[in-house]
Amino acid sequence: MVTAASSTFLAVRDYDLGATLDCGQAFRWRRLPGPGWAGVVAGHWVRLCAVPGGLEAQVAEPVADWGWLRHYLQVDLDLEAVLRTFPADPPLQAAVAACRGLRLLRQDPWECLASFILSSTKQIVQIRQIVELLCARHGEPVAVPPGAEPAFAFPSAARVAGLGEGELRACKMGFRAPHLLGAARRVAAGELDLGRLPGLSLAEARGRLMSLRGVGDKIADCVLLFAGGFPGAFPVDVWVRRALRELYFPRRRPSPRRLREFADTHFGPQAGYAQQYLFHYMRTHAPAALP
DNA sequence: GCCCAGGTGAAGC
DNA sequence: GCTTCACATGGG
Repeated sequence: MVTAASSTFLAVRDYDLGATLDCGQAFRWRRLPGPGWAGVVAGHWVRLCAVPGGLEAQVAEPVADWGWLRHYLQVDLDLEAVLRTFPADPPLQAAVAACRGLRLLRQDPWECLASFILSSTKQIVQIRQIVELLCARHGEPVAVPPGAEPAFAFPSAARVAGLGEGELRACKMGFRAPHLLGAARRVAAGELDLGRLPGLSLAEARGRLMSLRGVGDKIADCVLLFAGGFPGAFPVDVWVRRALRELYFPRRRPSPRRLREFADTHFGPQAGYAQQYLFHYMRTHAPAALP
């Protein structure tokens, strides 16, 4: 007999909660005035706090099974084993040293796809604003504890598919509105089954996502890395491009193709993890401090 | 005002 | 193949 509870302790080593929730892979976590973070995972309002030896999690309504949260947070992943697969080059080792405990989450594929469709040429703060607006206006309310701010689930593909482009543009997403609408329709109609992506090869899965208008290789790789369980997916955005150029190709002008080839061959089987360390390192450390 | 932002797709060499 | 540009919108 399993007892339902509204809080639990997740034992885990090497988990930098702040870096993980705030490194630009997910957009719905908010730092609370007190300790911890609040967000919505799988339809549950969740509060997370870093505590000695692990994480403390709280939900609004008791649950008997915490598997969904363990999976999302990837607390059972052996981070040391991942880091051991990295090449021993100085730039990457510097990034790892600076960002120890940074983890990749395992997000819901639709939320991840939709969020990154909305991310193109937007700063992370603005992506958060757009996503929050979309959720507040079109997501289902979820239960929150007394005193907490209202919270909403991420609107389903079917829900978004039923909206008009004007309603989406009203969420400040600009030219991305038709891209999101098109993706929602394809997913809601079952033409693109995001749940089946993990069964495909990386190239096949990438191709399926890139058949959506507004989804190129960068956004496709974000979805595959952050939600699809493809550790070899390697999103190349402005920050990572800058990192690769400055750290690995100083005073040269590698073509996009050359950069892509380097990204896909240099970093090993967990290249996507390496990418996130480089990304976070570039964003949180002044360029002058780079090795 | 100007430049840039976790890009993409089309058009031009 | 590579470079340039439009596409909305807001922050610095």
